[in-house]
Amino acid sequence: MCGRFSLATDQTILQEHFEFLIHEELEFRYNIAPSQDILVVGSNGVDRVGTKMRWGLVPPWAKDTKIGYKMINARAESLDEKVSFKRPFQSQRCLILCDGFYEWKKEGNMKQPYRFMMKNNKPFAFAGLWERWDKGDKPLFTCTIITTKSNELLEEVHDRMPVILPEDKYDEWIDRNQTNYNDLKSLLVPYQANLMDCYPVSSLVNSPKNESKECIVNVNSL
DNA sequence: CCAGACGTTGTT
DNA sequence: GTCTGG
DNA sequence: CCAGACGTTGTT
DNA sequence: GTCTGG
Repeated sequence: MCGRFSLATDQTILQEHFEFLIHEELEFRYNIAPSQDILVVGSNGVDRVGTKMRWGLVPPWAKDTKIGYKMINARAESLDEKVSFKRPFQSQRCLILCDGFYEWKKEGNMKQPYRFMMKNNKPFAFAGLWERWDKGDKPLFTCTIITTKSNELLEEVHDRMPVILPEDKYDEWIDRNQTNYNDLKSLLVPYQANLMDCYPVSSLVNSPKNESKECIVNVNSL
């Protein structure tokens, strides 16, 4: 699954890679946790546009936002069946930008965190969905990360992994005119394991309070 | 029709 | 709001 | 995901 | 154990 990640890449590099417009300042994040604002890229019909949204999807009918804590991931296999995800899947798809994500592996009594990233160290995109909630003082935009079964690399740690989209699928995924949902679902597959890598990191990352660069350091190389 | 749920993961 | 279950 | 809280009343 | 908060 995916419950923690990083985005500590220069904004200029992100904009070169993802080619999106944005009207906000981005900051380096080493330990992003659910309920926090994350960088989402969608389409306005012409351009790709980046905005920040709260991680943890809150459906429009929810009385309060607590439900968002449980909606940080959405299973790819059942997107079009689940009431809360069906509409977002049909019309509110987005990219969620990232440059590494954390998974915890049980090793005896210990839980060892690992960071997964691309071998080429480039930023990448999770397949995501967003939603708008209007029962508060002002509109609240929230989002979720889609998961699928793990590839050979992730399998060592978990049986689920976030869906990572290849560059050449970005536009199809966020295209509001794409209504071939079978085609869209065919994008939601495990990412090629041989393009990815991982390494153990400090248990500093366990606490969302720790937001230092140490979170992304390979403890084997210390 | 109305009532009640609406979610994922991991662990037992 | 919308879907499933009864 | 992990960490940390988990409660009410009445009095100061 | 289960929920909320980050």
